[in-house]
Amino acid sequence: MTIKRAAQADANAGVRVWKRLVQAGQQTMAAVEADLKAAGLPPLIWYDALWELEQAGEEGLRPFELERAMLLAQYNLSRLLDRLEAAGHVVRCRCPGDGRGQMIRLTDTGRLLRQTMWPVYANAIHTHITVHLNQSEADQLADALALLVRPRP
Amino acid sequence: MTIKRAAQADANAGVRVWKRLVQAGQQTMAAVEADLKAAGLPPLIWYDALWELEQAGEEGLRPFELERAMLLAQYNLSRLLDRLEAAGHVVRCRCPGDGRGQMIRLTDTGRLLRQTMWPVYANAIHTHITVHLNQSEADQLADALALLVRPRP
DNA sequence: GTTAGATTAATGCAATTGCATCTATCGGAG
DNA sequence: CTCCGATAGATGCAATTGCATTAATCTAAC
Repeated sequence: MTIKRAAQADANAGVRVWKRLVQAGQQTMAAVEADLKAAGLPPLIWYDALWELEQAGEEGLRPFELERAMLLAQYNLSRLLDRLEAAGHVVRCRCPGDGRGQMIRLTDTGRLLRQTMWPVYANAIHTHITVHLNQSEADQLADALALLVRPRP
Repeated sequence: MTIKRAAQADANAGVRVWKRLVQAGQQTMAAVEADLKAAGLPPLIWYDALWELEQAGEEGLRPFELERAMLLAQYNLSRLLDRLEAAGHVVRCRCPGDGRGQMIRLTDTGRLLRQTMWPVYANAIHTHITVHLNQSEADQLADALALLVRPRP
């Protein structure tokens, strides 16, 4: 009985974490997206892609690499790249050594867009996350969330 | 300078929290949805709606109440109700006392669906959340996440 | 070097979401 | 009572996402 009660308490704690994780995640995500939109900027996912590409440097990245870095479905990334390319932020280049693939490279416009987005993005994170936590709360929360993040395979 | 460094450390901590919050949120959400789908069940949002309606009891709920409870856009809820109604899990009734509105009520089928979904849902929460945390980690995480959840207006 | 199977990326089509607008009703000011 | 702004909910249309499949190329076994 003691064991059963303990398991029950544990399950309840898990459910509480789940509910708040979902709620906090949705709310903050929505708030950050709203701030970007209010500033006339494209959605977060554009930023993520531009950021990964900027990190990758001159040669760019293969789509499947971006796909993994961004935890995005293949078809989904393919279409995100369509949009980024149409907007001139990215170019698809032939991939030397693999005729199936391509290299995705950031353009100057793309680099500029990322730089333009960052202050707004940073400010949004500040408003919707940072202000609500002191240093030790933030550290604890980050550590605790890390327990839930699946290790990369 | 000390002040500036402290603010910087704080900002970094906020960004770390943000990144992990998004990642943990997305990963666990996707995993839970995948478990439901693998069991041949409808998505989480259906569960949420059915649950709120079950809590509400016989009279049901006004759409705008559900909207607030679920943090869902109006048009979005309207269409979710279309689908739930089409599937027979919900009925839209005339609203006594307000000719603009309606009462949404759960049907027996709807109640049954929620009951069917719960074990799968609970198991998913267990697999993707509970197992990764001990009791005190779970409590701390839940408390820390609560700091980010906006108080209801 | 041929061929079977795996990997990379795109795409047609359906479902969902977002946006703007619309209709109907309500509630209070005059 | 009548009018006006506010509230409840639906809906047309565009953008995005999900699913299944496809085409092209690569790799390794024969």
